[in-house]
Amino acid sequence: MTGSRRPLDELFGLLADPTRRGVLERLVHEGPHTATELAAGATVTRQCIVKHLRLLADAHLVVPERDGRDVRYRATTERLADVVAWLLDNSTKWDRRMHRLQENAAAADLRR
Amino acid sequence: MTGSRRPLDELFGLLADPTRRGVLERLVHEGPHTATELAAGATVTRQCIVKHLRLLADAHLVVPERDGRDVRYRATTERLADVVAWLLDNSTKWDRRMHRLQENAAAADLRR
DNA sequence: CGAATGTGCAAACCATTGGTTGCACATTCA
DNA sequence: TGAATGTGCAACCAATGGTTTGCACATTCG
Repeated sequence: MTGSRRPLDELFGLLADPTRRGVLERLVHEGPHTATELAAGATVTRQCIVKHLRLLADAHLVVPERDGRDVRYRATTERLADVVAWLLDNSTKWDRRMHRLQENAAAADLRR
Repeated sequence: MTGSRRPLDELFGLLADPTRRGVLERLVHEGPHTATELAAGATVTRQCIVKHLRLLADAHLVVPERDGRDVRYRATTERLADVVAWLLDNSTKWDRRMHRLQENAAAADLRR
Protein backbone atom coordinates (compact mmCIF):
# COMPACT_ATOMS: atom_id res chain seq x y z
CA MET A 1 0.00 0.00 0.00
CA THR A 2 2.29 2.67 1.32
CA GLY A 3 5.04 0.96 -0.59
CA SER A 4 7.99 -0.80 1.02
CA ARG A 5 7.43 -1.04 4.74
CA ARG A 6 10.46 -3.13 5.54
CA PRO A 7 12.60 -0.10 6.40
CA LEU A 8 10.01 0.97 8.93
CA ASP A 9 10.05 -2.48 10.53
CA GLU A 10 13.76 -2.14 10.92
CA LEU A 11 13.71 1.37 12.31
CA PHE A 12 10.84 0.89 14.74
CA GLY A 13 12.36 -2.38 15.84
CA LEU A 14 15.70 -0.80 16.53
CA LEU A 15 14.15 2.02 18.50
CA ALA A 16 12.09 -0.42 20.55
CA ASP A 17 15.03 -1.53 22.66
CA PRO A 18 15.87 0.64 25.68
CA THR A 19 19.57 -0.20 25.66
CA ARG A 20 19.78 0.73 22.02
CA ARG A 21 17.78 3.91 22.51
CA GLY A 22 20.03 4.70 25.43
CA VAL A 23 23.12 4.35 23.29
CA LEU A 24 21.57 6.49 20.59
CA GLU A 25 20.61 9.16 23.10
CA ARG A 26 24.11 9.30 24.52
CA LEU A 27 25.63 9.57 21.05
CA VAL A 28 23.17 12.27 20.12
CA HIS A 29 23.54 14.37 23.24
CA GLU A 30 27.17 13.76 24.18
CA GLY A 31 28.61 13.41 20.72
CA PRO A 32 30.65 10.52 19.27
CA HIS A 33 31.79 7.74 21.57
CA THR A 34 33.70 4.51 21.40
CA ALA A 35 32.07 1.19 22.25
CA THR A 36 34.09 0.75 25.42
CA GLU A 37 33.28 4.26 26.57
CA LEU A 38 29.60 3.55 26.12
CA ALA A 39 29.94 0.22 27.90
CA ALA A 40 31.58 1.96 30.85
CA GLY A 41 28.50 4.00 31.65
CA ALA A 42 26.08 1.19 30.89
CA THR A 43 24.89 -1.81 32.89
CA VAL A 44 25.54 -4.25 30.06
CA THR A 45 28.66 -5.72 28.51
CA ARG A 46 30.81 -4.05 25.91
CA GLN A 47 30.04 -6.91 23.52
CA CYS A 48 26.38 -6.21 23.92
CA ILE A 49 26.91 -2.55 23.12
CA VAL A 50 29.01 -3.53 20.14
CA LYS A 51 26.21 -5.71 18.81
CA HIS A 52 23.75 -2.89 19.14
CA LEU A 53 26.13 -0.47 17.51
CA ARG A 54 26.52 -2.82 14.58
CA LEU A 55 22.75 -3.05 14.17
CA LEU A 56 22.42 0.70 14.38
CA ALA A 57 25.21 1.08 11.87
CA ASP A 58 23.56 -1.37 9.46
CA ALA A 59 20.48 0.82 9.58
CA HIS A 60 22.59 3.95 9.13
CA LEU A 61 21.49 5.37 12.44
CA VAL A 62 25.10 5.62 13.53
CA VAL A 63 28.30 5.69 11.54
CA PRO A 64 31.59 4.19 12.75
CA GLU A 65 34.77 6.20 12.32
CA ARG A 66 38.16 4.64 12.87
CA ASP A 67 40.67 6.68 14.81
CA GLY A 68 43.90 4.89 15.44
CA ARG A 69 43.19 1.83 17.50
CA ASP A 70 39.67 2.72 18.49
CA VAL A 71 36.41 3.18 16.63
CA ARG A 72 34.23 6.14 17.39
CA TYR A 73 30.53 6.04 16.60
CA ARG A 74 28.63 9.12 15.52
CA ALA A 75 24.84 9.43 15.45
CA THR A 76 23.05 10.34 12.26
CA THR A 77 19.38 11.15 12.26
CA GLU A 78 18.38 11.29 8.63
CA ARG A 79 16.65 7.93 8.75
CA LEU A 80 14.42 9.08 11.57
CA ALA A 81 12.56 11.35 9.19
CA ASP A 82 10.92 8.30 7.63
CA VAL A 83 9.62 7.25 11.00
CA VAL A 84 8.21 10.67 11.73
CA ALA A 85 6.64 10.69 8.30
CA TRP A 86 4.77 7.46 8.96
CA LEU A 87 3.62 8.65 12.34
CA LEU A 88 2.31 11.92 11.00
CA ASP A 89 0.74 10.12 8.08
CA ASN A 90 -1.24 7.92 10.40
CA SER A 91 -2.39 10.38 12.96
CA THR A 92 -4.65 12.76 11.11
CA LYS A 93 -8.33 13.15 11.78
CA TRP A 94 -8.48 11.65 15.25
CA ASP A 95 -6.13 13.60 17.42
CA ARG A 96 -5.97 17.35 17.48
CA ARG A 97 -2.43 17.62 18.78
CA MET A 98 -1.07 15.31 16.11
CA HIS A 99 -3.07 17.13 13.52
CA ARG A 100 -1.28 20.29 14.47
CA LEU A 101 2.06 18.55 14.15
CA GLN A 102 1.00 17.24 10.77
CA GLU A 103 0.10 20.68 9.49
CA ASN A 104 3.34 22.16 10.65
CA ALA A 105 5.36 19.36 9.17
CA ALA A 106 3.66 19.93 5.84
CA ALA A 107 4.38 23.62 6.11
CA ALA A 108 8.01 22.91 6.83
CA ASP A 109 8.17 20.58 3.89
CA LEU A 110 6.83 23.22 1.55
CA ARG A 111 9.29 25.93 2.43
CA ARG A 112 12.03 23.38 2.07
CA MET B 1 17.50 10.44 32.00
CA THR B 2 14.52 11.47 29.98
CA GLY B 3 12.43 9.84 32.68
CA SER B 4 10.27 6.76 32.19
CA ARG B 5 11.17 5.16 28.91
CA ARG B 6 9.11 2.00 29.31
CA PRO B 7 6.14 3.47 27.46
CA LEU B 8 8.41 4.20 24.52
CA ASP B 9 9.63 0.62 24.50
CA GLU B 10 6.05 -0.51 24.29
CA LEU B 11 5.04 1.91 21.57
CA PHE B 12 8.09 1.44 19.36
CA GLY B 13 7.81 -2.28 19.84
CA LEU B 14 4.20 -2.34 18.78
CA LEU B 15 4.88 -0.26 15.72
CA ALA B 16 7.78 -2.49 14.74
CA ASP B 17 5.58 -5.30 13.51
CA PRO B 18 4.30 -4.99 9.93
CA THR B 19 1.09 -6.92 10.55
CA ARG B 20 0.31 -4.66 13.47
CA ARG B 21 1.16 -1.52 11.56
CA GLY B 22 -0.96 -2.82 8.72
CA VAL B 23 -3.93 -3.25 11.02
CA LEU B 24 -3.42 0.20 12.46
CA GLU B 25 -3.18 1.74 9.01
CA ARG B 26 -6.39 0.11 7.90
CA LEU B 27 -8.20 1.25 11.02
CA VAL B 28 -6.88 4.75 10.60
CA HIS B 29 -7.65 5.14 6.91
CA GLU B 30 -10.78 2.99 6.54
CA GLY B 31 -12.31 3.63 9.93
CA PRO B 32 -13.41 1.09 12.57
CA HIS B 33 -13.34 -2.59 11.69
CA THR B 34 -14.08 -5.90 13.32
CA ALA B 35 -11.38 -8.51 13.82
CA THR B 36 -12.84 -10.87 11.25
CA GLU B 37 -13.16 -8.09 8.71
CA LEU B 38 -9.51 -7.26 9.17
CA ALA B 39 -8.55 -10.91 8.95
CA ALA B 40 -10.44 -11.21 5.65
CA GLY B 41 -8.18 -8.72 3.91
CA ALA B 42 -5.03 -9.98 5.56
CA THR B 43 -2.74 -12.90 4.86
CA VAL B 44 -2.77 -13.93 8.48
CA THR B 45 -5.25 -15.72 10.74
CA ARG B 46 -8.06 -14.03 12.58
CA GLN B 47 -6.60 -15.21 15.88
CA CYS B 48 -3.39 -13.51 15.02
CA ILE B 49 -5.19 -10.28 14.25
CA VAL B 50 -7.10 -10.60 17.50
CA LYS B 51 -3.90 -10.93 19.49
CA HIS B 52 -2.44 -7.88 17.81
CA LEU B 53 -5.63 -5.95 18.44
CA ARG B 54 -5.47 -6.85 22.10
CA LEU B 55 -1.90 -5.62 22.33
CA LEU B 56 -2.81 -2.42 20.55
CA ALA B 57 -5.79 -2.01 22.85
CA ASP B 58 -3.62 -2.53 25.94
CA ALA B 59 -1.43 0.30 24.74
CA HIS B 60 -4.49 2.41 23.98
CA LEU B 61 -3.65 2.63 20.31
CA VAL B 62 -7.04 1.18 19.45
CA VAL B 63 -10.25 0.98 21.45
CA PRO B 64 -12.74 -1.89 21.16
CA GLU B 65 -16.45 -1.09 20.92
CA ARG B 66 -19.07 -3.80 21.26
CA ASP B 67 -21.91 -3.72 18.79
CA GLY B 68 -24.32 -6.61 19.15
CA ARG B 69 -22.43 -9.80 18.55
CA ASP B 70 -19.33 -8.25 17.06
CA VAL B 71 -16.60 -5.99 18.36
CA ARG B 72 -15.48 -3.07 16.29
CA TYR B 73 -12.03 -1.55 16.83
CA ARG B 74 -11.36 2.13 16.42
CA ALA B 75 -7.91 3.69 16.13
CA THR B 76 -6.76 6.37 18.53
CA THR B 77 -3.56 8.25 17.98
CA GLU B 78 -2.99 10.23 21.13
CA ARG B 79 -0.22 7.94 22.31
CA LEU B 80 1.75 8.47 19.12
CA ALA B 81 2.55 11.99 20.22
CA ASP B 82 5.01 10.62 22.77
CA VAL B 83 6.84 8.76 20.05
CA VAL B 84 7.05 11.82 17.86
CA ALA B 85 8.27 13.78 20.85
CA TRP B 86 11.17 11.41 21.43
CA LEU B 87 12.08 11.40 17.78
CA LEU B 88 12.10 15.16 17.56
CA ASP B 89 14.00 15.36 20.82
CA ASN B 90 16.77 13.20 19.45
CA SER B 91 17.19 14.62 16.02
CA THR B 92 18.29 18.16 16.56
CA LYS B 93 21.65 19.50 15.53
CA TRP B 94 22.58 16.87 12.98
CA ASP B 95 19.88 16.88 10.39
CA ARG B 96 18.46 20.03 8.94
CA ARG B 97 15.16 18.56 7.92
CA MET B 98 14.50 17.16 11.36
CA HIS B 99 15.56 20.40 12.90
CA ARG B 100 12.87 22.16 10.92
CA LEU B 101 10.30 19.68 12.15
CA GLN B 102 11.50 20.23 15.68
CA GLU B 103 11.06 23.97 15.47
CA ASN B 104 7.60 23.68 14.05
CA ALA B 105 6.54 21.16 16.64
CA ALA B 106 7.71 23.49 19.35
CA ALA B 107 5.77 26.32 17.76
CA ALA B 108 2.65 24.17 17.61
CA ASP B 109 3.10 23.25 21.23
CA LEU B 110 3.24 26.85 22.26
CA ARG B 111 0.07 27.96 20.61
CA ARG B 112 -1.64 24.95 22.05
C1' DC C 1 -35.17 -24.81 17.20
C1' DG C 2 -31.04 -25.28 14.51
C1' DA C 3 -27.59 -23.54 11.38
C1' DA C 4 -24.46 -19.95 10.67
C1' DT C 5 -21.48 -16.52 11.99
C1' DG C 6 -18.55 -14.27 15.24
C1' DT C 7 -15.87 -13.82 19.56
C1' DG C 8 -12.80 -15.89 23.43
C1' DC C 9 -9.39 -18.91 25.39
C1' DA C 10 -5.32 -21.97 25.49
C1' DA C 11 -1.71 -24.78 24.13
C1' DA C 12 2.06 -25.40 21.08
C1' DC C 13 5.74 -24.23 17.62
C1' DC C 14 9.42 -21.84 15.72
C1' DA C 15 12.40 -17.88 14.82
C1' DT C 16 14.41 -13.93 16.64
C1' DT C 17 17.15 -11.55 19.74
C1' DG C 18 19.15 -9.40 23.86
C1' DG C 19 22.66 -10.79 26.59
C1' DT C 20 26.71 -13.46 28.15
C1' DT C 21 31.49 -15.60 28.17
C1' DG C 22 35.86 -16.69 26.11
C1' DC C 23 39.51 -15.86 23.25
C1' DA C 24 42.25 -14.07 19.29
C1' DC C 25 44.05 -10.06 16.91
C1' DA C 26 45.60 -5.14 16.55
C1' DT C 27 47.62 -1.00 18.31
C1' DT C 28 49.73 1.99 21.44
C1' DC C 29 53.37 3.18 24.69
C1' DA C 30 56.80 2.74 28.54
C1' DT D 1 60.04 -5.97 23.34
C1' DG D 2 56.42 -6.71 26.28
C1' DA D 3 52.47 -5.11 28.91
C1' DA D 4 48.19 -2.73 28.45
C1' DT D 5 44.29 -1.40 26.19
C1' DG D 6 40.92 -1.82 22.62
C1' DT D 7 38.45 -4.14 18.78
C1' DG D 8 36.55 -8.51 16.36
C1' DC D 9 34.54 -13.04 16.12
C1' DA D 10 31.92 -17.22 17.64
C1' DA D 11 29.18 -20.11 20.31
C1' DC D 12 25.68 -20.38 23.59
C1' DC D 13 21.54 -19.48 26.71
C1' DA D 14 17.06 -17.78 28.03
C1' DA D 15 13.27 -15.19 26.96
C1' DT D 16 10.06 -13.08 24.02
C1' DG D 17 6.87 -12.95 20.50
C1' DG D 18 4.45 -13.84 16.13
C1' DT D 19 1.62 -17.35 14.24
C1' DT D 20 -1.14 -21.44 13.91
C1' DT D 21 -4.58 -24.85 15.29
C1' DG D 22 -8.47 -26.50 17.83
C1' DC D 23 -12.38 -25.91 20.35
C1' DA D 24 -15.95 -23.72 23.39
C1' DC D 25 -19.24 -20.04 24.01
C1' DA D 26 -22.39 -16.28 22.41
C1' DT D 27 -25.55 -14.21 19.19
C1' DT D 28 -28.14 -13.62 15.16
C1' DC D 29 -31.46 -15.21 11.72
C1' DG D 30 -34.12 -18.44 8.64
